[in-house]
Amino acid sequence: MRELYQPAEIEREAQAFWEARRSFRVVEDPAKPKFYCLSMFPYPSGKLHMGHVRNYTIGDVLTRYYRMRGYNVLQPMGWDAFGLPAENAAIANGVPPARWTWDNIAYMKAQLKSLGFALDWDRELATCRPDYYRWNQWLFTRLFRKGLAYKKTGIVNWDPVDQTVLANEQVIDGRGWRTGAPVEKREIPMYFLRITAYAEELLAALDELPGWPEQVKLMQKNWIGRSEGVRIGFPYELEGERRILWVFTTRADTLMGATFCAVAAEHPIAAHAAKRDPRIAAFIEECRRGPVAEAELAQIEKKGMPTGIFVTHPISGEKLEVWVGNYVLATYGEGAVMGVPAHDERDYAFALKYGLPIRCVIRHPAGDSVPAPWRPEYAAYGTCIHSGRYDGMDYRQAVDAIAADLAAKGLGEKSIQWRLRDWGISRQRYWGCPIPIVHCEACGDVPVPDEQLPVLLPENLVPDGTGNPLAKLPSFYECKCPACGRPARRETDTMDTFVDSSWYFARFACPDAEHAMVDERARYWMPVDQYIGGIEHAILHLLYSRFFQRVMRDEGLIPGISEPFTNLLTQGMVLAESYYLDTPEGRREWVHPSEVEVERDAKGRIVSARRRSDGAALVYGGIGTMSKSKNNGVDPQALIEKYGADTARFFIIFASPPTSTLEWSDEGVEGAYRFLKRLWSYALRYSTGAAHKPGGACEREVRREIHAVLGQANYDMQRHQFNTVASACMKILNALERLPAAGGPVASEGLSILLRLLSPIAPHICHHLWIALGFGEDVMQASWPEPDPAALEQEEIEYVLQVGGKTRGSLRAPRAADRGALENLVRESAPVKKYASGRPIKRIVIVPGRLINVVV
RNA sequence: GCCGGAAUGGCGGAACUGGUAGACGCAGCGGACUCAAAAUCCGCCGCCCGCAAGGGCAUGAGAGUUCGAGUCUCUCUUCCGGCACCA
Repeated sequence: MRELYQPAEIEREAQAFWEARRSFRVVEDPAKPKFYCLSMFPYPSGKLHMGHVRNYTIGDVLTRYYRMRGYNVLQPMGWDAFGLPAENAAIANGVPPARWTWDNIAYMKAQLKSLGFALDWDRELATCRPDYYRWNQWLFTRLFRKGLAYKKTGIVNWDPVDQTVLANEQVIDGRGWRTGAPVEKREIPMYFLRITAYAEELLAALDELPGWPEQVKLMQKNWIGRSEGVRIGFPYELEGERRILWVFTTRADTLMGATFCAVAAEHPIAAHAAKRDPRIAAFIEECRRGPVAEAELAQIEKKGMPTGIFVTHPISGEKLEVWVGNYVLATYGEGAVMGVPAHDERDYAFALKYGLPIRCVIRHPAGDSVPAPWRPEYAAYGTCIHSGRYDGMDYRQAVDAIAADLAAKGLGEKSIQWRLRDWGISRQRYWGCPIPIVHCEACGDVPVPDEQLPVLLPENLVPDGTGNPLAKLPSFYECKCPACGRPARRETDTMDTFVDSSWYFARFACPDAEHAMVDERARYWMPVDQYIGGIEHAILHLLYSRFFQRVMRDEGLIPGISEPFTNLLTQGMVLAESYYLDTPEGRREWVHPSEVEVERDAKGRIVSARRRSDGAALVYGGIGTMSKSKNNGVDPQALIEKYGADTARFFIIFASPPTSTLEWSDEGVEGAYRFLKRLWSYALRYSTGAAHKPGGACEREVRREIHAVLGQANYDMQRHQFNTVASACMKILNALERLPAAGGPVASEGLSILLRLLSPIAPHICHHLWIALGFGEDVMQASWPEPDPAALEQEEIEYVLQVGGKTRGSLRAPRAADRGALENLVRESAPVKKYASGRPIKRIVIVPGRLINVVV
């Protein structure tokens, strides 16, 4: 063994060992239980960021742990390679997205390899390769024929200067990010996947996912958003014709309090009104300039305009005016609502603003009237009042009665409404999977037949920010109709990249399958046993994947498997501190934390921060996600080069539990490095029998402690609290260092436990020491350590002694002491005599093996 | 705005089913080694009062349940994630 811990060298050796043995390649093996461990694949943005390193380290800890437990473990890696950043880079640098993407993949792959992850690289895939995306196209044509994919119009952001569709991200304060022009909404034809056909199943199956975090299931449940209510028709006449305005409400019991109706700007009634009244046309135009994103829509000022069109209340026969409201969602329900100001907060504000009548029809906890300002009680369930024949009914009775009365008139019925909308997958972009449709004047939309798949994406184009280059390339869009053979036009939209990532997990089982999307190997590996990724994917990606798994199931590709991910771990984000100084021009100049010298007071509190180079005083910018704009990113590459992969991995695991945010700390990294160096020098002393610093503890005590720590660590491993497993490794080393000598059976056993426990977290150093100390030839082949119950036995137990709930000392008692014996010991103990001091003892609470509380 | 989380020393965090709050580490302070520095090693380290012995306070704020609450219930505050075209 070398004197010094030299991570670069031992990591290179360990990785060469694994490479030579092909240690991480797996094949189906019916003899072993399988474990499919998957981390969300990265977008090849350039280089790895700390979030990636954290994600893949967590996955690798689990992978190596399950391997040592005897499972046949698959851990693959691939690339979510289509997407917007490649087009942005192309616009900026004039390089085709394909070239940029492949360069990034090569660089990031080398980085992943340097971190020593136990990945089966034989299964690598990239979604931008035709042999992958052809199956997007194949599945799309199946869904299209089944009616699960269909065409309708959708709303997009339109930049009128660049004549291009913008992503929500590219709209900043209502303006195009490149042109600064006010963004407009535009309705264009798009393809949708009918995810709502699976809404009921996607909701119900959440209850059968015990391995998912409750919070994620709850978010999905609310997102799918099943509402039971009543669909109500308000008749009206337009151009001499009787029509019906349909609305959906969960509060049909308040129908008698409806004093107006409101429709979205996109609703047909609004269009009719606009024809007669230029002010309404102007208002609709104003709404059209408003935001597309729901988050912004929900925060704009609620505005409306009367249309002059009146509908008839289906029960009272009263005339109610229809308003156009900028707050009515065109995409939910019928795109129209009834306005009940007395019992709905938004309607209340709207009625106050425009002087509409407010009619209280529910007796709520605060009374029989609804004086301003609004109070939450007004929306509470209660008894109907001022509601004619419904007076005195409660919520359920009123809804039943009103639904029945409406049904009798043909003006309503109970109905279920979903918040979930069908998934619009058309993107007017170049760097994505072409949608396999041909538009023929005679035959309509014709799906591309299997034998003509894949529709290849030309890879040499450079977008310029003004629309989709595919739409400017006749050699791409000019084609023949597959049905009639006449000249036709190929669809130039590409698919949402979420399509690519909705089934990649299944393709990893059989990445080389040439004649099918997935083959029988998927039945061995699926479902994924453990999926790991960021909480930011809690809804969209995970819901789309659950949808696709069901679609693949129903296509007969993976029969009987409905859920793609049995267990889900949502990892927290990686944060870092930031510092800036105000420049004379009034800008903020962000200084990288590594350039900052922090001054502290005697207690270690931060007093001030200065730039190391020139001593300039800096302002603390708070802690937040690592970003270019705040200049606070930590480059994984620099970290690996300075300390090695094991230190990086150990720090990331140690600093925080996987599901919490992780705050980056350079000093913490030093601490992790220090631990590995300490382990190295202990192993060196052990192997050479060198003089050891005198320790105070007896061997039996040290052994007991090591096995107790191991028992807890194994529990923590199971519940994925890896930070305390890392702590346990430190505790074991601390215990070993207290031994009187570096050799001996306790040291030997302790080291063998420590190296196995640490090996999933810091695999290289453990690999090296396992061999160097003669424990075996490959620590990954060793069995997982279990505590020896005999080591844990104790003659006496130390009880915590409380008097009146306050800790007042402790009490040693024989392990076998029964309740009576303990009570007698307690009554005679010094703390009880002192603190109970004559007061009668009411009760003695005994928690076996832990604590005794004397109640006085 | 709506949905979902989180809050514990100077800092990251620990405390598994309610049972000694602060494990482990970082920073800080004191010391050893050194010509010196780095590295390493030893000791101290929640806050307040006290020379000490000891006592009191303390898990974002406020209430409640309990012999006992960081943990359970309610209200509030602040911060974070998502909101359908970033991935």
